[in-house]
Amino acid sequence: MSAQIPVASPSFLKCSQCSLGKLCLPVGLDTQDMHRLEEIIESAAPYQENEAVYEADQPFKRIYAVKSGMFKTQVSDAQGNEHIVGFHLPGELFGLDAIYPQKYVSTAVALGTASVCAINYSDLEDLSTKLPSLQRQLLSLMSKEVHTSQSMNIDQTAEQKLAAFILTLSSRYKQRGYSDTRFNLLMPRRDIANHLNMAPETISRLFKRFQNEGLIAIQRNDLNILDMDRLQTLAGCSSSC
Amino acid sequence: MSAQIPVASPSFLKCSQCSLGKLCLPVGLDTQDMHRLEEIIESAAPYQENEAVYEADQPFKRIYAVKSGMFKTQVSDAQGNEHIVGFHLPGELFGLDAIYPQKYVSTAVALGTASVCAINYSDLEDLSTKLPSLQRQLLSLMSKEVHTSQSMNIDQTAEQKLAAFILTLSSRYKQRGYSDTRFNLLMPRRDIANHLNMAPETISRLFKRFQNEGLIAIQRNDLNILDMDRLQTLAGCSSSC
DNA sequence: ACTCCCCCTTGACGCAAATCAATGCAGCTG
DNA sequence: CAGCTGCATTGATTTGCGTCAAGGGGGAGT
Repeated sequence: MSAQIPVASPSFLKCSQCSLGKLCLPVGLDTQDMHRLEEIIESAAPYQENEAVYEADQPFKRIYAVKSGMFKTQVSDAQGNEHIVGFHLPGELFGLDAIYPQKYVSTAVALGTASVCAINYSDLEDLSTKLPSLQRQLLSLMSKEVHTSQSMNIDQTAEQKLAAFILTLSSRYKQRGYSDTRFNLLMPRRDIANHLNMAPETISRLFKRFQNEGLIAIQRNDLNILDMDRLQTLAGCSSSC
Repeated sequence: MSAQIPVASPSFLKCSQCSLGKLCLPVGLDTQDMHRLEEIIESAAPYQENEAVYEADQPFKRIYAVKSGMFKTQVSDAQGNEHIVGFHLPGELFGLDAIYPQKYVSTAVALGTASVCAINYSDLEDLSTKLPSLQRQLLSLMSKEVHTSQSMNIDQTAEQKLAAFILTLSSRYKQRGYSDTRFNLLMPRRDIANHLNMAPETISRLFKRFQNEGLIAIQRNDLNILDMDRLQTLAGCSSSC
């Protein structure tokens, strides 16, 4: 009855047994190539809430794929303000922005218990020259990342931004086989606000308004989308259609 | 105004003779490998002001490197509003955001007379598996693009955004061997405003204020940076230090 | 040189959302 | 279970910047 939180592929699972393979790095690889990818993937113990995978300015060694739970990546500006760049669901990669500067530019933190596959980037580069499909998928995922960031930049009202945020989460949950109409917001309001460049008070007021207008039902972190169509209209469809 | 099919130009400048090689795709390639890259680069006649290189929704075939002049890329949202995603200087690539969706998501337009190297992406993928240095540089440039897009998302005042914009241009001109303290703004105020999600009036007022405070001198499009340090302080150094 | 047009500038005003401030509420801990 | 702590909500107020409106140039064409 309560909303589902995406849960694990257990940490011992290889790519070939992982349900996320159709979203993640192995897309397009045959069984044999997938085994070669598995060989360079490092398993890791799950992270606890607020535990960091890496921190800004540390030397870049690995990129990460979310195996279970959720992570956020945040940068801090010159005045020391933190900005949350993104939230990362199972099957999504993070750490890609560290390739160019060769050091992490963000800090990656677990929202609740969560786990990753860690991939040595140098090994991944080498393997990518041998497996064209892997290279293609890597470039494709980076391109997607560019596009995602760019679409965050378009000028929207607070209302549009929050509606689009909800819809983005919805569609990403759906891709992963979870309900696209009911899910838990794993991050606090403050983090949503920060990510969308808004005040937490505004988030609160908008959630209430959406609820009053029958678009959603929300209590605490349990979000229920009641009218997807109107929500999409409201969002200007910028993120999910 | 419609997309132009590149035509062979007699004055085609090869990568090995191009002064932009140290910024562009050939970074890290030896002479022999650079020649292999040259083989897949298509030459094109210069574009005229406001002429489009490609338009949104066209099928993705090529990525582009700016050879001379400047281009802007713009997307249009669900309400039909145009948003300028970026300005592209010589040695910079554009069209990378089309890799994932396999169609262009933006329209690329020349600001004044400008020219490109067009690179068939499928050929580039193939060549990248054979030339590890090329693969590395391609991934590195995509990573840089991710970072650039992300840093546009941090919450800043209009003042900070404009200061950061000026400094970004300054540092990119410097990298290319031009003055970092005096250069022409090749785009109209309206385009700067659009790119930064501001009203043109605000741009105008801020330029005036920066001038009154002795940070810059500007008349028409001729911009002179008088106090780089204070400008960086103002910008929160988010884009250039 | 005159005029048209486009862009830029300048000023007045209004609004969306930030900020400030206070209260409510849930989960811990002892 | 009482008290503490941190997050969320709600209301009052402020403000940065967008919008509206009205002038100024500068360049292109006649």
